[in-house]
Amino acid sequence: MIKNNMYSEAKQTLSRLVAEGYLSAAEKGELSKTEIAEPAVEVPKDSRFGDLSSNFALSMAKPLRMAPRKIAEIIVSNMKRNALFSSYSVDGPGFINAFLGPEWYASVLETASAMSDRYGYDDIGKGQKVMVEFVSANPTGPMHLGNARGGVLGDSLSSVLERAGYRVSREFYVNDAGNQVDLYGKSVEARYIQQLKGEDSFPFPENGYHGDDIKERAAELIAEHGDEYLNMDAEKRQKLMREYGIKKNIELMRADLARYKVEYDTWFYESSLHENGEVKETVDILKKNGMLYEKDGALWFKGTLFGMEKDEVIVKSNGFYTYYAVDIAYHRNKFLKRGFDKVVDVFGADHHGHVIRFKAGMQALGIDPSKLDFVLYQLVDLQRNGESVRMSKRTGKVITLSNLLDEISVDAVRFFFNSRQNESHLEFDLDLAVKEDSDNPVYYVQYAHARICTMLKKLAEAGLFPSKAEETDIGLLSEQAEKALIKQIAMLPEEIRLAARDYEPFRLTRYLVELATAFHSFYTEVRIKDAEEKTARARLMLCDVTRSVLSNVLSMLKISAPEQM
RNA sequence: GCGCCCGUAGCUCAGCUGGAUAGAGCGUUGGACUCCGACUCCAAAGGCCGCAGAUUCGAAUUCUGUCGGGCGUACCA
Repeated sequence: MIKNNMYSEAKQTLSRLVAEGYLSAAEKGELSKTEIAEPAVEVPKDSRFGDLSSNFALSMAKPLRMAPRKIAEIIVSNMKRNALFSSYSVDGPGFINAFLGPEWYASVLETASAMSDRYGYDDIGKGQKVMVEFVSANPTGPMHLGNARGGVLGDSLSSVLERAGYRVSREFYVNDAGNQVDLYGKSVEARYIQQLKGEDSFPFPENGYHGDDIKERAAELIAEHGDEYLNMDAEKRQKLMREYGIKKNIELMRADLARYKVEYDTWFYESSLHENGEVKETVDILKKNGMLYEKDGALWFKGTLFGMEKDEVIVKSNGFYTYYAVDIAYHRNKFLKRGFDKVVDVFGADHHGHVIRFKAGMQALGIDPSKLDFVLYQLVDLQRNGESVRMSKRTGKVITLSNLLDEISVDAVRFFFNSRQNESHLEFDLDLAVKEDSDNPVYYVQYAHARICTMLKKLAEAGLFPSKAEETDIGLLSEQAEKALIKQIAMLPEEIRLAARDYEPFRLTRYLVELATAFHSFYTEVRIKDAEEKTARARLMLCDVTRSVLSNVLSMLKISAPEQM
């Protein structure tokens, strides 16, 4: 057990003290005896009501048939003192509130300082193997803005899960087989011939891909091979073009993602599932399990058995597998062939239909569907000149990832795409993003870090250094702004725990802003240089711990922590 | 039609398993640098939490209905 979650510890302690206070009062006959649940403890919104609060007395009003405030007063008078808390009080309708004491503040700073970059780690993952699959864009063209959000989200989520004690593998699933890929090959072929023999020489496939990138691929092929494919057998030519284009696109995607600091452990190819027979193997098992039946010449999956609205085709009447069949085989591979304990699929919300379908597939194979989780994020609403820009990959109207990075920094993109709840629509105002000024909170957070760095440096030149955590007299840090900053530092482990539990890495960008705010307030209200030396050094130590936490979380999110700006 | 997601301040969004006077940023208004970085801070104004019921001592939060927006509902992926 990694012990660095001081808030959690204080909450548990208070919960225990309240329960014991009740039992003691019940023993003495001051309150009637009854079964009790573990008292809930939370951090009140308004710090005037203390640092921690329990609504236990309110919830006991009914069973005890007594005014909640009265119950609270009796419990508090029976509660033992504890070193973590300086005092208890009863407020409002009957909340039991506790104020954190010097010992708690000291332990926060000592822990954060001693653990340094490891501060905030948790072990709720217990070393389980978890795969996070994200982006998985079709390799039929460049990635767009939606992929950027998915990329940042999946990557940040992976980092959060690592901090929470999981062994994480990042995976990109490459759809390099099937209809869309064939169509892509034909599109390149058409452009190739058109570029050599004129626009009207060859019909462009219906529903083909119109993006400029297709023309670029064709031009590359001409540059390298001239017209040598012109008289080739069409099927063979399409295969060549397809393979060339897909390979090239994957290289481009890999490079684009790398610019965003997204690196994968595995690029998993759909085609490999066909080649090694796993798709057939999976379908055979489904058949053997009695999950399939024949109708209209196709093979159907009994999805309705698992809560799906209707059954789905697994093998088409032309003998080809549907994507659904391949998806089931792929997820079977994740669990059974590679032994992941947990799999998280990060999808755009337009894929939400996959949730029940994939889970149904797992159930039909006898795999516990609760091991498969989904993170759905709403697509990005791109705004330009105050209007939504509609995008379509097939018509070639896209803002690509690399376009985006040409305009704004990686730091801003990573921060921005990770600053909204997954299922909220994310409005991306291009005009605002392009401005690249301090409207973006990433600069606010980075400024806090830079400010501390230069201050530490400047004061060190004047011979003033931070005191060591264990030598710091915490009593010297008693200003409101100082306590608020320490409390914010103490929140990190809890934020990481919740971000991992709920798959919400955006919590950490929000946390960074709150921490920076607490620091900036502290900086404005509390002087260091002019203070008495021991106090000054204690305050510097607090600054140094703040710097360390800022840099720690920024690096976890792969956002730079500049020492000066 | 059916299913999923979202409706909170002028705008963009928080609000944890129900709790105290619903918060933040931007914007607006007014203040704060002879000072360790003003890319900062402090304060004010601004809300029938889409609407209507229900449960509860207590609802932005749970349930039902309803209106508005997005998405899905192919032998496409």
